[in-house]
Amino acid sequence: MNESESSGLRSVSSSEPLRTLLGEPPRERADAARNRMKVLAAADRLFREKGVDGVSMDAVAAEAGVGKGTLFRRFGDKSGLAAALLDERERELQEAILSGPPPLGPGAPAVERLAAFVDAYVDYLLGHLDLVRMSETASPGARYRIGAYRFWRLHVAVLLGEARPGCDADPLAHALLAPLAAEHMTVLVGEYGRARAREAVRRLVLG
Amino acid sequence: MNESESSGLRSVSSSEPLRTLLGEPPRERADAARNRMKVLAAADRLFREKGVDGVSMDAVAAEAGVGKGTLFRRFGDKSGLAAALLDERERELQEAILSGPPPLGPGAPAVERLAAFVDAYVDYLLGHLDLVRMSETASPGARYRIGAYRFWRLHVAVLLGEARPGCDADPLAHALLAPLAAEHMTVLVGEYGRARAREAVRRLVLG
DNA sequence: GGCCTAAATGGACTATAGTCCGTTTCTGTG
DNA sequence: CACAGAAACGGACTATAGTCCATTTAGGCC
Repeated sequence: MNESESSGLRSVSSSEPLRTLLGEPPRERADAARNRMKVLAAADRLFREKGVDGVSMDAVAAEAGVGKGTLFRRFGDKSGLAAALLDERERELQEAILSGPPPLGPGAPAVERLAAFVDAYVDYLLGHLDLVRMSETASPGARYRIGAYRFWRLHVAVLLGEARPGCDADPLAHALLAPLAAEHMTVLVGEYGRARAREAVRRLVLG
Repeated sequence: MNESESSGLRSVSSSEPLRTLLGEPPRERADAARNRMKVLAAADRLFREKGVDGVSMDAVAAEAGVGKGTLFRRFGDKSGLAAALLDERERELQEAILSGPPPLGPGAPAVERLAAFVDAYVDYLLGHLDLVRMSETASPGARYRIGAYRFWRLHVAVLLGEARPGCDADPLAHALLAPLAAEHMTVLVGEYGRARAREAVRRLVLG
């Protein structure tokens, strides 16, 4: 929602570094990178210490020794900060899906891959429930703007197209992911425990 | 989240009106009722005029000519205000389900009633999308605390128990309602239009 | 009508997300 | 190295949800 994108081509000018002529985004400045790491470390520390809720953005900025403006410029909003903290774990799951062993990775029948995805995603989710909830609900509609969501959605849509030929896979994938929202799973797990919650979404997704 | 409930029995005392001996909640005071109506009218007016987002609670209080404290005491929070405004429309749907003609009302096979419910609910939802979204997302977890949600959930759970004997109906009902969340439907409708969105959730719910 | 208690009131107060903009710091270039 | 412009900085500022409590008011009872 922020982070000057500037992806359009620019006109050639002698005062531009070569990098920009190749369409690459401008390299992050050294102080910016330093501050990004300071913030991530501080946020991680505070969240562990006081729980994800109960830590304000001011507190993160203070702990990181950074101004509020910097914090928001870098991460956009609270969801953005959470998403950044989840980035690495998220990427592990994404890589397992793209190139790991079946049934999560390629090679198994679509229905089995779907089941494996739900299981793996629920594991990921339950492992970071508070953080994911923050990344999804800090601002309205945040869930659907996060890059990761697009990934899960595409993956599910592709598998659905394969598993149920002729279905309207894109909106259906959207709908299938709805019960996997952190806020929903939080309630489900709180009310019925992990096993029944997991089984319910599994059943639903697999039809 | 508020609204002094006091549902426990009290000891008999001569200074208590008869009503309370029967377990009824204390009657709403006249000034309170007047203010409640003033607030609802003001909120309705403002929401129509400026859209549901874009009206602050301060604005509602001011328009109603009422203090902020009064507003919050009466409705708890922003979701509560939205829920109160939806109350009547909601009740119509609930009555149609409980005692209207089939297939929405009793008398049709469970699967057909389920389909009719999804259709009717989507109609209701699309008719008040912004308000419902506000009632569900103004505070985290608000959706699952609203009385109406419990109604839909129970209804779906009962029908599921009938339609798929042996399934774990309660958590499954929860999961089935997830794609009907206002925020989710807002995205779905925005991206694919009403027809495809409706069909996607229909498919999902009906397995 | 007057009294008494519980309920209701309202607006000042707090907490927090997010914005704005004048100032500071990088970094590529000559 | 010094310069210039771009990028980043940080903290004061705004907007808004929600709380608190001293004061006011309703309405049952005599």
